[in-house]
Amino acid sequence: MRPTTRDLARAAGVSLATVDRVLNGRPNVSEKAMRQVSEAIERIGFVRNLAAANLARSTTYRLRFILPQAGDQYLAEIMEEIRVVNDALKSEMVSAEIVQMAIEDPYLVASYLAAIDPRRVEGVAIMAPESPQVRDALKRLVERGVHVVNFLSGSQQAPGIEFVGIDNYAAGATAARLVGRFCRKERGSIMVIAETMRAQDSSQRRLGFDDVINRDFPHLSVLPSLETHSDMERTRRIIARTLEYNRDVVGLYVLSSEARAPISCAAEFISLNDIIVIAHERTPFSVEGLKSGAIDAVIAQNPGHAVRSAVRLLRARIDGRSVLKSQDQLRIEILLKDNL
Amino acid sequence: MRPTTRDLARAAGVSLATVDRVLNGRPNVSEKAMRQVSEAIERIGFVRNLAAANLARSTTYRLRFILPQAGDQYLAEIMEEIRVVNDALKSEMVSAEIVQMAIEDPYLVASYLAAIDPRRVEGVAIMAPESPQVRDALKRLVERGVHVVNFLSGSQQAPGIEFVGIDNYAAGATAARLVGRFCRKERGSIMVIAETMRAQDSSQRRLGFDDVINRDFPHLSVLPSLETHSDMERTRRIIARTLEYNRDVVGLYVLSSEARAPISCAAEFISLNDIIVIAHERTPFSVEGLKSGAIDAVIAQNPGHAVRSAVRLLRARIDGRSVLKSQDQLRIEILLKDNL
DNA sequence: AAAAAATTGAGGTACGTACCTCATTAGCAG
DNA sequence: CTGCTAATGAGGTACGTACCTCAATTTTTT
Repeated sequence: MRPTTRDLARAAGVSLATVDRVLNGRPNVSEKAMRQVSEAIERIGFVRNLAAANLARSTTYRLRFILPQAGDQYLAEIMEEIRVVNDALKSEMVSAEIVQMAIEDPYLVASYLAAIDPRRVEGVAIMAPESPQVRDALKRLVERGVHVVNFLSGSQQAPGIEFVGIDNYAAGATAARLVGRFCRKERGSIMVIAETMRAQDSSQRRLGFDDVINRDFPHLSVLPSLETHSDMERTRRIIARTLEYNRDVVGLYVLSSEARAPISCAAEFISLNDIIVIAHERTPFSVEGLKSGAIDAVIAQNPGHAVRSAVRLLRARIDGRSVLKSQDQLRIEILLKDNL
Repeated sequence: MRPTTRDLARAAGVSLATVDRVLNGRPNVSEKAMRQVSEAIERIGFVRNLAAANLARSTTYRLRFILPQAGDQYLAEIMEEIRVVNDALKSEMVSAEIVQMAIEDPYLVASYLAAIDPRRVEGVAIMAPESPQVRDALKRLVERGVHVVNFLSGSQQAPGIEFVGIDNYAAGATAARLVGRFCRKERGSIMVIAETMRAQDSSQRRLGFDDVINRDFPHLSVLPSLETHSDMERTRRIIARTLEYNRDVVGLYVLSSEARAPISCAAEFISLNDIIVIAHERTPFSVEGLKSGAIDAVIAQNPGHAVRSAVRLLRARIDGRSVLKSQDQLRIEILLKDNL
């Protein structure tokens, strides 16, 4: 059988109480006792039984996902995945609540974060653009003992706050490589559309996209980014104008995670089958586009993986464990019509 | 607080013993009691605390991965991932042992399976080609109460035995789509190399590959599959001969998971930068090839995901739980130099 | 109506760890 | 040496569920 704390105490030549003091970092333990226990742990290969430990201290993992209010299909997918995880992990004392708010308002978000009660919430996953207000509020939240991850957006490396998501520079570079290799025309320009370039993810993607096109596909040129601001009328207008002034458009790259509106608009003015179209995220719309040939490739970060990754990370932090970093490295997926 | 079995008993108006009988499917329970308990479960939202349950019945998850002896880098990656999982899940009573054997010998494998003691092993993940002997041995193993998954190979739908791995037909189709779209030449033929076409995964991939090329890229033609049988000399010889008789080769597709030998051989006779090269699985070799440009794309099934998926599946079966099917759907990953 | 069988309840112990109290001992300063 | 504090041990309870026994009750069969 596996060694228990009792076996460990015997092997270390100390009492159960001392083992407990060492294992849980309680005060009043001599150097010597500490050494004896650590040595015995190695020697007999003791591993704490997490289930029993959590049972004893009746740990709960009450997590909260803070998400935007606005959003189309991709946001819906994410929320669905959160609900699935919430159901599936009930028996392991995990609950994952969703809270939606006007995430673009830093003051609102910061005040919400300030009001979180550490006795009622152990972990927070937040999908918010970076801003000084939010950054500070998160820092204070961490200080109050709540674990936090930046979820698919925000800073990739804030101190004490982990990031779950893909490398957006690399995602843009991948999109560029696909455009370049798929494109059969010798010359031409590529239209780029985003919701707003103020979001870090979009600007990172654009950077990666430009770098690869300029370096490896110099015969192609990239047009200035068009910003839709989620406004259909505006979107239609700027696309029409861009196509009018650029007769040599051979590709379309949609930076944002919600591609439905911009691609639908573009389809009104140009035949998507004649140009290379690359979008982000798997949604009912993008899947349909891949199948029909309107979209040539989709760069995706799996929302299910992302959600589970965030939950795993927060759970590990709450347990004071470290995590398998490899598992939580989100992959940049490339979807074609054949590998849906 | 969360309702416990005690609360459930009170809510159902029965004793704790009866609740236990219902929850654990023990005999001697009246229809009525059963109904009362089920109804109360719904009403108060009772969810069994898995940690406590497993503690009480002192469940262990002793898993065994049965792998081939032969194999190059991909097999090494898989074994490394198994070791990582083994370490990481020690505290959750999971152990994952690796056993290697001459997996191509159905009689050997079958006799090994027959000798497995159900009291010492709860689950088995096996990476073996399908054969009547192995199929029967697995069936008997399941009957003896051991849970089994086919791991990255074998039948995709045997009764009572789950499959963890990608859809190989779709993987081949994806490879074909990439070759077709990457290829700038108007006409040409594609060389296909496998270790052996008797393995189901290879033949499935070939099928998918042919279907897409024939349907969507009729200007390309696919040469008959070359079989290396893991023999370097033979590999070199057949590649040389094929290239000699087919001056119009524009692409190379390596079906097997270990691409190092065939691609190295091919490089001796043709400049890989001039043709489209597609391989399977992420290995140090294939990553290097992507970076250098020798390989244009890699179709991969993430070994870490595969291992964890198999472990999750087996654990769930041992607990008598159902699993989130979406999570264990292995993705067909496409790797370019930018999204490694 | 009696006997047999099925159902139910009461009460206990166990799993491995956390955390508490209290008594005792060791070590050290004055 | 005394007094004080730090260190240690002994022993307990708790967490929520599983699983056991045995007696009491109800239902079914004869």
